[in-house]
Amino acid sequence: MLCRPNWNRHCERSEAIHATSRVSGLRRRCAPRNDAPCHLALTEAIDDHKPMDSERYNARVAEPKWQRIWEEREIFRTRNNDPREKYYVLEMFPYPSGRIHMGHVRNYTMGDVIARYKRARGFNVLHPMGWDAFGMPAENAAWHNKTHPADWTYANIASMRSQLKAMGLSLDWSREIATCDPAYYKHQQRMFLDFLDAGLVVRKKSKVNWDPLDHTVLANEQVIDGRGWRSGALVEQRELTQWFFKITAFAEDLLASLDELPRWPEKVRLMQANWIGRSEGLALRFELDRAKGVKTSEIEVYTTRADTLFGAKFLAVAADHPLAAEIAKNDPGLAGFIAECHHVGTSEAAIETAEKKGYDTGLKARHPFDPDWQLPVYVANFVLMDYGTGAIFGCPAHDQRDLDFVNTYGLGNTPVVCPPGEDPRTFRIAAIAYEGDGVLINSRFLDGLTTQAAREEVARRLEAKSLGNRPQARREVHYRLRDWGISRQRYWGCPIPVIHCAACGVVPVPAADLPVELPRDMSFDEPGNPLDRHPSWKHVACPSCGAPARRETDTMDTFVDSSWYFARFTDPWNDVAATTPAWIEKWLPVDQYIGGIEHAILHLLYARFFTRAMQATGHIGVLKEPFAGLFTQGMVVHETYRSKAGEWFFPADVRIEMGSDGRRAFHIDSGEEAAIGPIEKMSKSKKNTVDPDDIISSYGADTARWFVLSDSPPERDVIWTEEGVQGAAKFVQRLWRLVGELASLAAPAGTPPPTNPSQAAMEIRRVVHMSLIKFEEDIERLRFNRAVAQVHELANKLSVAIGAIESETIGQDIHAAFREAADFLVLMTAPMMPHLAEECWAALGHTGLAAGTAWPAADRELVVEDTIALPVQVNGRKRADLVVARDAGNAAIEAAALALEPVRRALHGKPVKKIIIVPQRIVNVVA
RNA sequence: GCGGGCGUGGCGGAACUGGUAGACGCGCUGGACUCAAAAUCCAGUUCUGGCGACAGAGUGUCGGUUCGACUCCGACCGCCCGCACCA
Repeated sequence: MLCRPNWNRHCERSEAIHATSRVSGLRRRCAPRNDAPCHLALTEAIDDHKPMDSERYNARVAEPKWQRIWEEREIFRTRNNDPREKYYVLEMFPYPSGRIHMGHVRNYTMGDVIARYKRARGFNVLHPMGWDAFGMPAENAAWHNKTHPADWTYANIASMRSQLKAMGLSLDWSREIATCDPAYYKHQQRMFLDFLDAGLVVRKKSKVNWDPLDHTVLANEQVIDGRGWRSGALVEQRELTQWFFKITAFAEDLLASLDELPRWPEKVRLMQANWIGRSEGLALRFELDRAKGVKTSEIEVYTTRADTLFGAKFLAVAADHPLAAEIAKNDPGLAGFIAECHHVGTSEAAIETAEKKGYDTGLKARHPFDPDWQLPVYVANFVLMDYGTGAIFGCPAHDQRDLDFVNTYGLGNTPVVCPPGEDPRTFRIAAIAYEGDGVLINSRFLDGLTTQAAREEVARRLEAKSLGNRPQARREVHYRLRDWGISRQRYWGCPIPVIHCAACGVVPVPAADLPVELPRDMSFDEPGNPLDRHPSWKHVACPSCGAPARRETDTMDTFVDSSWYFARFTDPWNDVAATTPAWIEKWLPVDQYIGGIEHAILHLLYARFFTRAMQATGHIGVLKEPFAGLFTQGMVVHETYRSKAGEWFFPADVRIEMGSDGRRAFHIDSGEEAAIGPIEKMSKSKKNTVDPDDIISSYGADTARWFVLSDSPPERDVIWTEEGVQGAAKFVQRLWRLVGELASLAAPAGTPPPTNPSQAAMEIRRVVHMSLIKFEEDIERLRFNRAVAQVHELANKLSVAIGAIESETIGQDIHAAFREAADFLVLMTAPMMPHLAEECWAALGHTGLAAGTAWPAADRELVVEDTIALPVQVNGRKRADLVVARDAGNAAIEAAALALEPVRRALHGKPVKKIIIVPQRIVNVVA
């Protein structure tokens, strides 16, 4: 015995103290355990591959041991030429922030369960890991700590890698990639140039959030209340020439193909569909009456409501519309109004409260169906330049924004669509526009038509009518989706491989010169783009004419890096090309992708774009969709603790007490009572974090894995509680004891199931096989919480079976049944608690690894019972159970049901009207 | 505003395509073991009434369909998420 009872006792105490005294890597008050017994146990067990001979499972000894054995035997290494059917399971790779958090634990545990399960079922499983290693935090760290982003990033990768290894994940580490490695990003640069060739990359002007103090572009989320997050300066809108991926070229396909993703959450497909935002409408030109020296002779508007054309009261163009600029040249009032529009923030709050304002240009537009009908032309703050044509016609009766606008400027409204059930003679619009369908009124030749038919009629007539030499209108499909701007004025990103030459323009970096590597010698003590300030890096000769030229100093958005990493995993060793056709063909699409819902739109849409662009440029064969199955897991949340002074406390620094008035929290050091706050996403600011390292070192990885799979459905948030973790830890011990008991009753390893079992042995087999069948269903459908419950239930039933059997004499059939039960139980838990399973597997006398053992075969015939218990209802309320032969006829069931005493009582002597029998399910007596 | 989702014990949650509501876990109560505690094991735990067998009520609220509704339909209340001046 390595662990004696009194040593165990000691350890439990110390473990409990340990668990509550841990802090997220910031400080550790509790001295490391250096008591002799633990160390003795540690060294002995590691040197000895025999199972631990103990009443108590010691995760701290077992976990490193099995991790080492898995690594030595390379059992998780995946070979591309393995002939078995493939299965590719992938979790969204992490940003190397420094330490893993509980969200990672949950995400990677789920993926690992699937990987281990599929491997046991005979698939050739690809389960790789890498690092989304470019990004701003590295640059911020450089700025704050004077460390180089590369050093900071690689140090973080090293520590997070060892953390992930401590979780016992069945990953193929030989395929590890980091996006900041030139060996990775050189292929990305090559693809950028291929996309450029194919017309999928364009350069155009675009508005950005500009921080005038830091001289840098800010992402929207870096603008807080209109100010730069770091400098606090008021952010300006600036136009910069930037690089764009033409994601809009695939808008239609990206939308339509969502229907071919049945294994994606409906919610995500819907979000993407909304984001792409397809609308069908009419691009329609209005003729302008020339005035004020304006040369423009027409305005093109886009509308989805051509049916409301006779309700038009005005036209409006965006402040950035060319026409507005043209008029403003000679109209200082308008110039002032346009400037005012530019000052209004783009934040949600600003839009919400912004009044609808306009400036009357004095221009008049002619109604397409009536040259004498003149509509005033406004410049309006609510018209967006980057949707449609940047110009609209306003129909106030049937558009709320237009109505708000006319109510300010007194233009009035005419209803032209009468809602169903309204009287057209009395129907009026006041403060609320009617935006639904109906029948046309006040609309000349459209009167009486439905809105649908009226749209069609207007389109038909205006397509036939000409203005200038062209039809006055054409049907158009518009998308909300914009091209993807990828230019970032940052150092720590993939350099955009082009050179700007005064004579030749934009010149791609020749393939032979790739990669364009980031310079190492950098200073980060000034704001702005460090690459731009580097003394020599950007000065190069033009590859085309040899004249002095300037290297592009913008780097790519980090979303580019993560848009194709899943493809790189299929052959990360290919030095000459991003992908190898045969292995792309073999491995893609990813069968199961798992990650957070926060990536529902951008990352997943960009990856879908990339597979299409890669296909167009020959990097991918016929594939279009990268992820056949997608699962979005919930967050790990925790309650918050706060002192009276408003100071947050880490859960590890808080002691919970159960009082008569419920749970109360006390700060351990000061004894001060802390208010228990709402359960929220774990965050550093509220200190409601639990460090996976602490959990793994005090309870073990298996406990952490088991806990994050338990209780909550995987797509929902899981609440981290100390009680819950302890429950998981207890179950680890319980399973270890149970397997020990089963081992003492089981026939030797390798004994087949009993051929002619007694009733008792049969019952054990039935329970075990039934559990296995349900467990498989749950895992296949990613219902891990139910799978966990299934294991609990099986453990309970086997405990009962052991208790029931002990007093009797045990036959060989019982021994054989327990052998099967023990083996099945351990193999079922192996995907979730792999270390414990190995230890149990060895304790059961097996010489191989549980991780290398085929999944047990469930016998569906076995679970079919001869007799079944049918619930019997009277008028829909359950009154009794009826035990009948499985194949009993309806007449026999009816008679037996009516003979039941509780049924007779419930009938109160009333005559039976009819009896409904649903075979194998239920009997309902209607009286 | 638009789009989507969800409301079940003290808590997290189960309940397959309409068929025994509350699996499983946490917590709690009682008991066994112990000098004692921890751990472990056993029993109980939706609510109301009853010592009890049992009876009644019960899945946010109200109504409907059905032999039968957590599940389907309608209205309402509450919470959550996404998008947001997209013409």
